[in-house]
Amino acid sequence: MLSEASESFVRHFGEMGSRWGFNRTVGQIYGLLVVTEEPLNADQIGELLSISRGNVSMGLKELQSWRLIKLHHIPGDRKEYFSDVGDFWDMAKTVFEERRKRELDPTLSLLRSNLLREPESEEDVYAQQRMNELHDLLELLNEWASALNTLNPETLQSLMKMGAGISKFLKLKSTTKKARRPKKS
Amino acid sequence: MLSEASESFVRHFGEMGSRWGFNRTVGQIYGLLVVTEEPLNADQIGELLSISRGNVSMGLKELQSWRLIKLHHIPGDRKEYFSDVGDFWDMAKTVFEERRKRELDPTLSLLRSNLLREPESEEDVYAQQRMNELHDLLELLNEWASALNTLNPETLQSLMKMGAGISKFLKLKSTTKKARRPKKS
DNA sequence: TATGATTTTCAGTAATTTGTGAAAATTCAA
DNA sequence: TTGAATTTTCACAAATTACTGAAAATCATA
Repeated sequence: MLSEASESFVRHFGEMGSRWGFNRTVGQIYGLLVVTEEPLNADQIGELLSISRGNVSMGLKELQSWRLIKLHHIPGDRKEYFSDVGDFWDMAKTVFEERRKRELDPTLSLLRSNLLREPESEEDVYAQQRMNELHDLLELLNEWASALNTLNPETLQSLMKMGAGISKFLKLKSTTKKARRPKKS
Repeated sequence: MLSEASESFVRHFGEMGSRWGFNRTVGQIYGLLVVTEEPLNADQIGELLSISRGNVSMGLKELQSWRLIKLHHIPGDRKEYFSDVGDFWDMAKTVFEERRKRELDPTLSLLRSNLLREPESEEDVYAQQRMNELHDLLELLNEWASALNTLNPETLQSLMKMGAGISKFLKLKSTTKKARRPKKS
């Protein structure tokens, strides 16, 4: 039985699930594991969330594919127990990286192959220009995203704590660059 | 009539649409406007994509709510013509900001209200700890995201071009900080 | 390797989301 | 104003996605 607060948290995760890239059940299961200290088995999860055994199994599989949950074994018990990975930083990085793969990579590869074609008409030339622009942007975003993922939580956190300050720093940096080689382009 | 390359680009945007937070039609309309130089009216869009007039109207409304397209008027023509905003940097920032709002804000506000409750049990104490942790992380991400959005494309681009280099810079920065006030925490 | 416990799969169904098209609302020129 | 051109709305239909539950597969141990 869940407390009122946990209950609303779990329900919310279910509703947000689709916005984060998975379905209601998956969101609820994850939310449940987040607020529950002890690992739970599939029956307990199904019971607490009132969902079918099969659905729990699929949800757990999905969460494992996102690497958001861990599997435990309890001595003398054949059931499998699950808990969340614990560190929200890891969780956020994982979700971020997974979404980068799903949302950027396919488009990048489509653009690459489209850019190899010979333009067939005037309009095609324009279309290719745009695809080229988009390709460059996505490639940049991709690099940036991977760079973020190599940072450890503390570094990332300290960077984030700089907050709006980063803007100032960057303006400085780019000004410096320009000053050093003003005729470059 | 669309060229082969544009056609596949538009179809791809339709398929990716749902991953980016909107539906197939909306993705296709946006893709079409991206590769088409001249603004198009609703009839032309429906024609080119073989979708109903009503659906075009809804899609355009949605794209306007994301601020991804512009409205034009052609003298002597009562129809409304649409084009994409042109700059992919603007587009990416807009999508990013819109998604931040939809994906982070609701959770933050739920967490805030849940953290005001009095824990009712031992388990509740644990649940609140976790919600608190998550709250702090999301708040940080939120700040970071807003900071990004204040940057202009050039600055952001130069930051991105630093690529993996940023990691090194940050490690340096945090080391410096620690060295300066080692007993702080 | 046989058995019971447990998990996974998947066909069928339910729920949700998306798309259609005709009717209603709006807009603008005369 | 009127009415034709245009856009928007929305009830219904189609398509997609999620869920159930029973059967099949897997697993552990005796």
